[in-house]
Amino acid sequence: MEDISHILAPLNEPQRDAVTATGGNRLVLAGAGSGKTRVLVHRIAWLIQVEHLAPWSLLAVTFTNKAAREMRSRIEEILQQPIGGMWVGTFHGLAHRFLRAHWQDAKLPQHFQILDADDQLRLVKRLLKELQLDESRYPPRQVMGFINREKDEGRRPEHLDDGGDFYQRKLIEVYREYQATCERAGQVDFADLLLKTHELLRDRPDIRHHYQERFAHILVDEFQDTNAIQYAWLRLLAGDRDNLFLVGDDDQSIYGWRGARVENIQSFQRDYPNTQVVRLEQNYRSTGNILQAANALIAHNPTRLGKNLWTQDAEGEPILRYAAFNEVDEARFVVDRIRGYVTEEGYRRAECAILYRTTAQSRLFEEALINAQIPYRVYGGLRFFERAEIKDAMAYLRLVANPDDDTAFERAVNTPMRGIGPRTLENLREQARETRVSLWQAARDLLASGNLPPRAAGAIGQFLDLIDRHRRAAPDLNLDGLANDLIAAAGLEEHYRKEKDGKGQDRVENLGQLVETAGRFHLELGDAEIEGENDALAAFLAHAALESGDTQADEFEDSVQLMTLHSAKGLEFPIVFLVGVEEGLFPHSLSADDPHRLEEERRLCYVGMTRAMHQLFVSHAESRRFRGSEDRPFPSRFLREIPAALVREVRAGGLSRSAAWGSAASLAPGTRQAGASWGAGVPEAGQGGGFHLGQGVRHPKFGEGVVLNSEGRGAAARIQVKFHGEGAKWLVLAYAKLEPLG
DNA sequence: AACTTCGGCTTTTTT
DNA sequence: AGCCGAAGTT
Repeated sequence: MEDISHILAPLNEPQRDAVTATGGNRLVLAGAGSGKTRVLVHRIAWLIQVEHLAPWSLLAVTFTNKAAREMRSRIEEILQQPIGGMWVGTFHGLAHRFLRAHWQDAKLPQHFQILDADDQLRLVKRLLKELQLDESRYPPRQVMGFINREKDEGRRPEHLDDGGDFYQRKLIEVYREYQATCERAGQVDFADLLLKTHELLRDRPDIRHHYQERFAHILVDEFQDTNAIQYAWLRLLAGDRDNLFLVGDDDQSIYGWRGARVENIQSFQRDYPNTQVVRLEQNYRSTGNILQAANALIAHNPTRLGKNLWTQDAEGEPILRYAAFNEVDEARFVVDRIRGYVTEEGYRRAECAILYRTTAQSRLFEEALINAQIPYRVYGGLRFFERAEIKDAMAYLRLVANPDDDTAFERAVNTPMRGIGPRTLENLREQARETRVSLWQAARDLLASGNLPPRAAGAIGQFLDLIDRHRRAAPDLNLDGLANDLIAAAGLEEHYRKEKDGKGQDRVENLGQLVETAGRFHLELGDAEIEGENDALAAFLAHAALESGDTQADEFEDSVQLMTLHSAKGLEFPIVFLVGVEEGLFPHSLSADDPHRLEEERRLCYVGMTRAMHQLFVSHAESRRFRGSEDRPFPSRFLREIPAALVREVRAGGLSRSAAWGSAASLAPGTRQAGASWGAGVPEAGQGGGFHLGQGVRHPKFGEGVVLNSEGRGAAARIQVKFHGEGAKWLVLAYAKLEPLG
């Protein structure tokens, strides 16, 4: 008998029950901080090391790439070996893998591509125009939402009934046209990945049986976030093997807006009556006070399965509540407190997290942190592959992989401007529409027909040639070589270099980074399941769409963590600041009226609170600048739902406004040590020559101004200065001869 | 065809 | 406040 204590010893009774379960389905209702991931990981270790199952017979699925990475590394850690053939990934990632393997069965071109949300929106807009539907009556975002919602529920256009409603009929028409366009171009959107996978499993018993036999166990994380298709997909994969191991928490369901159905938890128990339910209610994360407060809050939700977390931990500190004067004061308060924890109580910066409802809120805190010279890191927000310049470059790569990619064609054809304007493009579109071919093919046809004005013909000829040339060269090049050549030949770098809005330099740097990323990706590809050179490009494009670059693995500096509540799920921090807890913002005004959405907002608040281990702060501003105008929001109803006995009101103690600013401003320029490092994307203090936000400066040419912003590091460090009469300019610190004033 | 200006609208969250 | 599309100007 081998030693299995490493698997069982760290577990409590119910956790052990779940991990060692035999026969039948398991539903693990795991409260926040109750060791959910641990149970999943140990379950897998149990199956492999005790039941001696082969890794390839296991399937583990999560929702976010982050969670998938975490699970993968923890599995490898406990097994002390690579996960081998185990399928561990997100629903979308696994579906993609499946469709790549079965592209013929799914009636997809071998190099089908993935449409991300931005591509999707552009496509919808284009179709609305083609169908002559007014964007004000058919807001593209809502039309897109309609399409996605239907797909998430597993409905194709032909399943839909307009019920005699004109508007509905039009929506269905757009959906149908949208789908046809995607198919013509060999493109698949996020929802399609799941839907097509489901359809294939449903319609092909042979394939279904193959996978049903292969997977001895199917483990699902965050089951409460599954949508209709994902659930149906799991059922097909499981067949009647009763091999499902689902972990979830109805109180942490926060993705209803993208089709997630908490009800799947109940449906599951109905659909599989032989399911054993395990409840994990002991919390190992938070103090008693934090837990009590969170429990009290979530108790206000009428529709829940019911569960009460408890802890052996001490009560701990009360929750601290701060009523800020305005949003700037709120940020200042938070940063002061963080400074206190770090300098006086020995916390690392990375142990402090600022959680907010909307991404837009991050800026205030970033500014305050920059000002205080505290390194920070923002999660989420604009991801690498979503940046305009990266999408531009990717459009060229996509065309090389598949010239029929209309979305990419539209984007690349006149970026940078090469004289193919709206008029010419309209010509192409019409030709494409009439002959039912891609824009690429239409361009070739039109060019061959000689029916183009000479100027347009020349420009188009060059563009087609550019792509063709690289298509031929691609097989002999590494990804980075291809990307590099393409960016240069397309003139993208030059285009951005000349851009004068101050962002140009950044964009050029990002293009450089894209080439690097491509190179690294190519290297890492070695062990993956890629056959020919051609597939490297396809894999890279898929990677860009599916992971959108949230890795940012570089920044390992100890830094304060900033993120939305959604991206905080699954994480924990000793010190948590839950900010902007105001009516209108949290709960968000778009959700406050609908009871279901309100419940989801409350769950989001619950998620946020339960991230905290030692100390939880909640703050709200009495006045907030929002979209230009001034707002006087009420404190959130959620604050009232936390028992007063657990909360202590704080005033901005100790550090007054002037003291907080003084600490940065009182140092004479130049005397600051380089060791006092700045936040991510901010110049080193030594490099900065002692500039900080709000500081007066003099420039030989532009005169006097005030520092507004800064970004980049080292030689790339730049600051934005508002000059009197001149407006704001971005200046490269290394070159600009700036003189500090005051 | 390219560039400028103006006005409306927006963002809740992510694969 | 900032972004995008529409309309107007060169």
